[in-house]
Amino acid sequence: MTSRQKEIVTTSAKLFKEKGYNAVTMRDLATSLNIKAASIYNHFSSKQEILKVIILHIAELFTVGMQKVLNTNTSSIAQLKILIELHIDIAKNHPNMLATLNTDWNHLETSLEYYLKLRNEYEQNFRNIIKQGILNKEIKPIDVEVILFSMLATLRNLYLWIPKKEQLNDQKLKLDLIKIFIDGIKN
Amino acid sequence: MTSRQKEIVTTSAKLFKEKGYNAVTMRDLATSLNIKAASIYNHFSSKQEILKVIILHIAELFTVGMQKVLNTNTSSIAQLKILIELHIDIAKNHPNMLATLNTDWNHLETSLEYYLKLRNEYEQNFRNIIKQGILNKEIKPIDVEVILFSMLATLRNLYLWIPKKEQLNDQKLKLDLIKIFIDGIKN
DNA sequence: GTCTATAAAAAGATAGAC
DNA sequence: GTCTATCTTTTTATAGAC
Repeated sequence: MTSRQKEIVTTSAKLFKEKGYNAVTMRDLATSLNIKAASIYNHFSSKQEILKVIILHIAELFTVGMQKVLNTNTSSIAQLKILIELHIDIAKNHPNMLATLNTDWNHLETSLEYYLKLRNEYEQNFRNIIKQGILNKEIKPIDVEVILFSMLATLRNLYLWIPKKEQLNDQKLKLDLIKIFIDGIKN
Repeated sequence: MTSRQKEIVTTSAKLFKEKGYNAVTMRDLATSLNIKAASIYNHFSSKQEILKVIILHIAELFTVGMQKVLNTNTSSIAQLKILIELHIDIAKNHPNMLATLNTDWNHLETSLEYYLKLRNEYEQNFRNIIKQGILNKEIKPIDVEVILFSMLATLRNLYLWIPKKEQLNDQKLKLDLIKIFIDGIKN
């Protein structure tokens, strides 16, 4: 990717987050870049191509992060803690691209299947870590699917809160999420 | 609302959930209703008007539910349990309209401010229940905002999982969510 | 209440000059 | 690499017949 392409991707992600993929026109995009719509086609063949770059980049960050976790060979609880950290890092470093993935993945055309494959594999790995934790008796025997979705729903939506809470320190956020999910909120 | 209007709203919510508000055209909508696009305008003045009806209806269900909770005058933990139940009920009974609220609220034009007012009030009430619980020592002194967003992120996204898990009994789901958030997952 | 026909605007994308 | 000009298609919405 050229630096101009990166610039277009960054600006697109920002606009896609604000208004959604379909509500952002090539003219909107061009205006933000201080060029004309036609000029964008010198860098990307279509609007869809820009969406694809954004979503697959983030999806692959999650895939790579999960592989690292699986290579650690530590306890299930320790692996879940690393995954919490992974989601915080991505939400902090790529909030606009992550938002685009979260809200506009269903507008992917040619790469939809590949994206769904990565997402399903990620979820399956996350699920297996929880299952293993229950087998080990590290984790209470609660329904695996309910644990999985409550954790993923929270982690996947972190980008909505992180920018609003500037004072929220990453390390503290991580520790608080661990407290909530691992230890519960009851005193 | 006439029965035809209800029919249009129901069908719209289904399509909006599948493809998103902006990706659904009046022709798509008409085709699903077995009529022509122009005929819809005999029942609603615009596509935007349909979105407004869907979103405000669900937002008001949450507002009414919260008012009932606030009138109970029980412990904070008990109030949180009723709120978990409220979200499950709405997700179960109105999955398509809830999905539309969740993903397309930002496409509201004239009623955006009113919607945001209801949402902010709901969040503020939810926050106050958690704060009170911490003051009472019912709840651990974790950051209020982190508890709030982890619970809301999970509850607001229930509609994504509930239809996939037909075997998932409502009462069991409620109990599992209570276990996770109130007691934690650690054994 | 639904239809056909059509207006009016907006959007993705291309051609070719500079 | 960006521009102007323009094509083509799509979309929301209206007018008026039935």
